[in-house]
Amino acid sequence: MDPFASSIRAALASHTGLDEGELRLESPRDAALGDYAFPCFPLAKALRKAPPAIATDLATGLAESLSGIEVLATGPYLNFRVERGLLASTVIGMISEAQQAGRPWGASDEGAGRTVVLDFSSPNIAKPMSVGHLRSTVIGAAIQRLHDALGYETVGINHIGDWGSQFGKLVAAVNRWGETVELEEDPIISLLALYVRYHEEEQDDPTLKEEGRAAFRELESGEDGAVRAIWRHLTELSLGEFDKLYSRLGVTFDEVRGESFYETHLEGTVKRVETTGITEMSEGALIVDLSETEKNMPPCLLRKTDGTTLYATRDLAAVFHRHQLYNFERCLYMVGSDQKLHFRQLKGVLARMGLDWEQRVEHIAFGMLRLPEGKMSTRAGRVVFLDDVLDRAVEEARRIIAEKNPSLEGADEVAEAVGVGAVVFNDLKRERVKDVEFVWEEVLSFEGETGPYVQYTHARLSSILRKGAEAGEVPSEPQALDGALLADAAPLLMALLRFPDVLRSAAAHAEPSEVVSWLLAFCRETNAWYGRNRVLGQESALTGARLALIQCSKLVIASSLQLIGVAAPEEM
RNA sequence: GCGCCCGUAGCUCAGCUGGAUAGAGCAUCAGAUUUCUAAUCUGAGGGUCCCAGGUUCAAGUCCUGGCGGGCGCGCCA
Repeated sequence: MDPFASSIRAALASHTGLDEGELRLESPRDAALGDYAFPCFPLAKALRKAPPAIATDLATGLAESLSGIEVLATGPYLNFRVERGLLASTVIGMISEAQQAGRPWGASDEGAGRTVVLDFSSPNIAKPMSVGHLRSTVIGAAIQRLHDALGYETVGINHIGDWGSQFGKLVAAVNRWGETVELEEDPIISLLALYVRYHEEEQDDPTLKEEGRAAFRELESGEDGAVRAIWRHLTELSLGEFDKLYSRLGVTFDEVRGESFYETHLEGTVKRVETTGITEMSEGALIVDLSETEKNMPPCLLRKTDGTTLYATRDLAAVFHRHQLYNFERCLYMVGSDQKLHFRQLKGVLARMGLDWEQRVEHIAFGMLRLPEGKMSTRAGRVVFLDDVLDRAVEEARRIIAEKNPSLEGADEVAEAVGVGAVVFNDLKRERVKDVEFVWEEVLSFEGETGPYVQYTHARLSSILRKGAEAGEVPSEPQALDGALLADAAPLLMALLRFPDVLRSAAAHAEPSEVVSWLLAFCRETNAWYGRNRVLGQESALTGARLALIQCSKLVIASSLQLIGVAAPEEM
């Protein structure tokens, strides 16, 4: 992918006798030193020479086998500097070529023939989506797109929480007070109100409690009667509401399959585990002991004392089903880190069953979202609804547009793109594992390391290209490009060159923030560069060369934004 | 009590498989617009990389032990 790194590696390998695989090529601390660096310390022992001497000795030999790449010994390091014209024409050439092939820069088919299953978002029916659900949704969608770009077959699954005793309660509440709320108008809020009311009145009303239990019994029995009809209706109402959010976020799923789907698989699942002989009865429950798998790991419960199954049983059923259906290379669960134990237990059971594909099941955990006033809690009223966050962000975007660019056409659409983009970007920008505190001020900030900053950079580049086209100034064709004219853009070109590795690494680590970090650094460089260099109206070869760079940069920014699920407006 | 995760500038965070003088954004201060969108850019100040040992030619990065915070720990999901 990076022809310069490849030839440097090859040259180093032949001159040192080291394996190309064990050669560590890095970037110099200071870009002025060169584009690639090779520390000579590891060779010192074998060669019985001081690293600076090794560097000096190697430099001359390497210089002969490398064309277009300057070799400099700087202390114990060998630094390599690609000839500026060559760098520019190579990078711009490769990106243009990818573009013409209709393939974004960094995309490949290396995952062809392999399937990645992703379980993400997975909200609970009848509950509003809070900002807390945003993380799983946007992280999962981004990781899916990263794998798509690498040619994997991907299956995004929304594993809806539509089962459990709370649905019996909900049905009972609907039966009692369903008439009193605007179920069809605003389903989720109404359902939440019913749920809260049920809990308030439950204590003093044993009949109500019994109605709830009875309803869930009927649900579980599989009887297709009145209760099931209500449950199905509630599910549809909720899914309809969720879809509005998903479409705002640009998220789609290949499968929407509730937990209820696995009801009929549960018996078989328990049997399958039992036949491997790893189950035992403990305190009346059916468990799998995992204390040998990992020290102090609590057992996994498959069946309660009363014979009913649990979350873990349903997740086992689901993973068996997915494995059978897709024979996945990876099966990723985008679920908060508070459920780490659950997934370790799940994998523990698979391991004890002797299933070697256990290692392909990964819990892609992410940090918890907290409010400044404490942990989020629907009951305590400490929640921030996702809809409200998006609305406020869009409103803020609209306000800024009115202030800075009042004549903008399609301002409403742009405001939606910028507001929603800011929220999504903000959620993806830090490492997954980090806990985040929800602070309105940060979410509504559009300056600095934010989504709108990247979108703005993209819009500026678009604007230059557009104005150039109006004046008849167009990017130079790669073959005709005088790369030497872009000598001062070397940091940008190197960043572009590195992007495919960033994409690959982000997918492998299931870490969208790697793409975000790259984007922020690249936009910073880009903004600084065009601030120093005027593009339009220069001598035609210079304008052409600069436009070619701008064109590539714009394309890569746009496709990176697409990967993380953020829109890239042409103007803002 | 036990297990897992996190700890880098006042705040929020980067820091690639250990490598050269630890970098950004926000906030603060000082600047930049007759010309491609100032949601931008330039500059300044700001560091015991939680602490203590250890491994290594080399540790923010790896190991051990502490401290601080988060999460979890059998019949919820």
